[in-house]
Amino acid sequence: MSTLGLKLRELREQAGLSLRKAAMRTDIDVSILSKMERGERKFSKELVLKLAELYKANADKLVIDFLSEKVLYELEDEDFGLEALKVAEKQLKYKKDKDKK
Amino acid sequence: MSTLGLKLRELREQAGLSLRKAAMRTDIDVSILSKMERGERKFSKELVLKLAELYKANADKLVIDFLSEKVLYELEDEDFGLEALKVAEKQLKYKKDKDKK
DNA sequence: TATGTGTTGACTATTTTTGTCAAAGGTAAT
DNA sequence: ATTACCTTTGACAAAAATAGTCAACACATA
Repeated sequence: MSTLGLKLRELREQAGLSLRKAAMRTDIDVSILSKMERGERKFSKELVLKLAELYKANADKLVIDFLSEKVLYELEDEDFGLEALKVAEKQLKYKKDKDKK
Repeated sequence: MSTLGLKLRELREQAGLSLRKAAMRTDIDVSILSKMERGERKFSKELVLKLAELYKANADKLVIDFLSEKVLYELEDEDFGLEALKVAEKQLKYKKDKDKK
């Protein structure tokens, strides 16, 4: 289910770190990290950033995944999720344009 | 700021209902409806549906606006909001496709 | 003055999220 | 079989976010 969790688990393994060690290094309880990697709990943005640094991975991409997952969570079981995303996108683009001035 | 709030306020006025009456008919406190219309508090989906019915308005469109606003709220101040939306969209499309089978 | 309008803020209750902890079960090595 | 790791689980408490209640205010108008 959780793409972000899977990715972060793979990155951790590639970095040769155990759950315990990764948890310690990022000041978080092991059990929580375990749950997060398996999608049982949501990541926080701060933790994603910490882990990205620890694993020397691309933080931006991970944050994008994090946000995307957050958004999808809000839309689960919604009939008009896709339409809502499109409206949101339009508004965000408009806002970005306006802010540029 | 709040498009949904503005829309619902306009719809209420077009329906010739006062805040108090609309609130009573939807079983909600007046103060909350007032705040919601002005974007000071978030709408709930249930309330949006109730109001749509009361105002005889297109519920689907209002729900889409509601969801879109919810999503944008999550992404405010995020540098990669737009990118996140695109990723979310892609995944949602994929999921929808898969569920079809 | 009396009635109807919308707004505000203080407060409580409830729900959700987050964090802590102890223990279980697995594997591997010695 | 005990030691030393690993990950997972669940129970619980703390904290934060959300939702709901209520009384009063300011304004307009009949």
